[in-house]
Amino acid sequence: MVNAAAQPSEATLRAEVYDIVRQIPCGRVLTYGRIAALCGWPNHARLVGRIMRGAPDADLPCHRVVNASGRLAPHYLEQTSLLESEGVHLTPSGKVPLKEYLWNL
DNA sequence: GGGCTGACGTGGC
DNA sequence: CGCCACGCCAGCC
Repeated sequence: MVNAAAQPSEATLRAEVYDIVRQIPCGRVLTYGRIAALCGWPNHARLVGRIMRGAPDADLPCHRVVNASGRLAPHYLEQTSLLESEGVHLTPSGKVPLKEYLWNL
């Protein structure tokens, strides 16, 4: 289901965002902007980030979501080790080389 | 309604 | 590659 609501909001996007994030393969990553676009709402990367902030990393690989520069999320210190543990090697500056790991649909 | 915030994106330097 | 200014927009006072 895509774009069921007429107006973007954390509530209307959450389910779809979760759905997409759950499908990111191990060893791959997606960006906030790409996820927003896949939901049918460009320019709403920030809203996706907002959703991820309160997301349960329990059954949701939110560590596979980074920004368009490959930068990791602040305040989510486990992200680095989680990525490394599934084969995503970061650059010396701590960023994900999107050229190699971005999940192309 | 108004102003500020921020797990963002893009372009410029 | 890094830093910065701008544009963006829902959420929260």
